[in-house]
Amino acid sequence: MALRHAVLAVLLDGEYSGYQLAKIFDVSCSNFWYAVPQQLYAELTKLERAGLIAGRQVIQHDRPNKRLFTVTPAGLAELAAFAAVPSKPSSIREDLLVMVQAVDRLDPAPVIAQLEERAVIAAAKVELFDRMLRQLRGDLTEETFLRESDRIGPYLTCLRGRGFEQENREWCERVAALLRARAPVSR
Amino acid sequence: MALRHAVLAVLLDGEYSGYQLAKIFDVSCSNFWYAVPQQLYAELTKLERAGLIAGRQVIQHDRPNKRLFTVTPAGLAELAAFAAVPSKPSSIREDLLVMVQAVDRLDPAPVIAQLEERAVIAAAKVELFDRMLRQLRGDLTEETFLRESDRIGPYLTCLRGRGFEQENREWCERVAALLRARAPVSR
DNA sequence: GAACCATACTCAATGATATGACTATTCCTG
DNA sequence: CAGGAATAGTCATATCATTGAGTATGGTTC
Repeated sequence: MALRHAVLAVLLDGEYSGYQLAKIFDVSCSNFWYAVPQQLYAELTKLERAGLIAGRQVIQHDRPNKRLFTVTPAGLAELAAFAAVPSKPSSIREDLLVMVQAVDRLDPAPVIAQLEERAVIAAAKVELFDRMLRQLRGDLTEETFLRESDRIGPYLTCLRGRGFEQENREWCERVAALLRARAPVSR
Repeated sequence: MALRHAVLAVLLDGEYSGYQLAKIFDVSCSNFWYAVPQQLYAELTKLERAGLIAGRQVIQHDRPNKRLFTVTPAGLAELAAFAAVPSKPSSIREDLLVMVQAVDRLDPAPVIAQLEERAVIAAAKVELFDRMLRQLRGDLTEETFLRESDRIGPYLTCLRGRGFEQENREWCERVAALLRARAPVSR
């Protein structure tokens, strides 16, 4: 019952179709959750049946029709109930970390390659998050925005995503350099 | 096929029983994976059937007998193959972030409470990881240890876990303070 | 000596997530 | 006008993860 609340939380920002949600969950909002389209369509169906969101058909002539969804009062209540019960912390679950754990007993070359690649990906995500943050706060300073705006949730989760990726990048770079220095490999 | 490799990676450090593994995966090694005992016992059974680990019975008189497992050459090869194929990055998946995303439309009080509680938990984990790191490197400096030891994998993943929890803690504290300042609540 | 805790492990059921293969429509490009 | 990309969505399945309830033994504590 977790994707459920993530979908509700995103739909607070406006009406979206399953397809639009899929894009949000794929690229931008990986700052707090990730899901593939199939999961989202299935979840939207369930949420609508439960009365937590309401969909309306939009007829389009230049492309296939779509259904836009909004959170109902019952949906908001569900979110409030969700926020009221203490949540359990979730830890990191990353294949790359498993590889590093075992790296002393393996050929380090492919692990180093993956670390370096991951550092680049993380750096790109940091930049993406920076752009999103700038866009969200407009021409206000961060301090002013966070004090005065009435929609800071997405900004705050984006900050967390940025911190995570920054930390990730630094670690990947450090570990890659270290492993390279220990066992010099070609390429 | 991910817990599978996490188990193999941990078993590189020595012989463990399912029960010991359960403790490792529960407390300390949350730096790169987490699993409950039932998952581990099931995975150990599968790994043994696949010939990737070998178990041996240990008869005990002061407590129930146990089975200790070690990685076989086939298991090491499996790990090497795992490390050779590029892995996909995994993102954060955290209920607390979902709550923060929605916080503008909810009563902030329970969210603030959870953020503050989480900051304390994260701080405790940072300290735990610091103790683990000190224990792993003995009386060497970090630099020397990382240059010269022949078992740095656990240290490196522990560093990542520490970074994650430190970042987590700072973010929780900042967001909690911010939300408190915006909507002063009792308690 | 009853209750409880730590060790050591198992079974069953459900729910969540991931993967792959599909159907349609329209626009744009070559 | 053929092919591909973007939009919009569906179906089926397999694996993974979570939850809850059990079994059994021995040691410790009140």
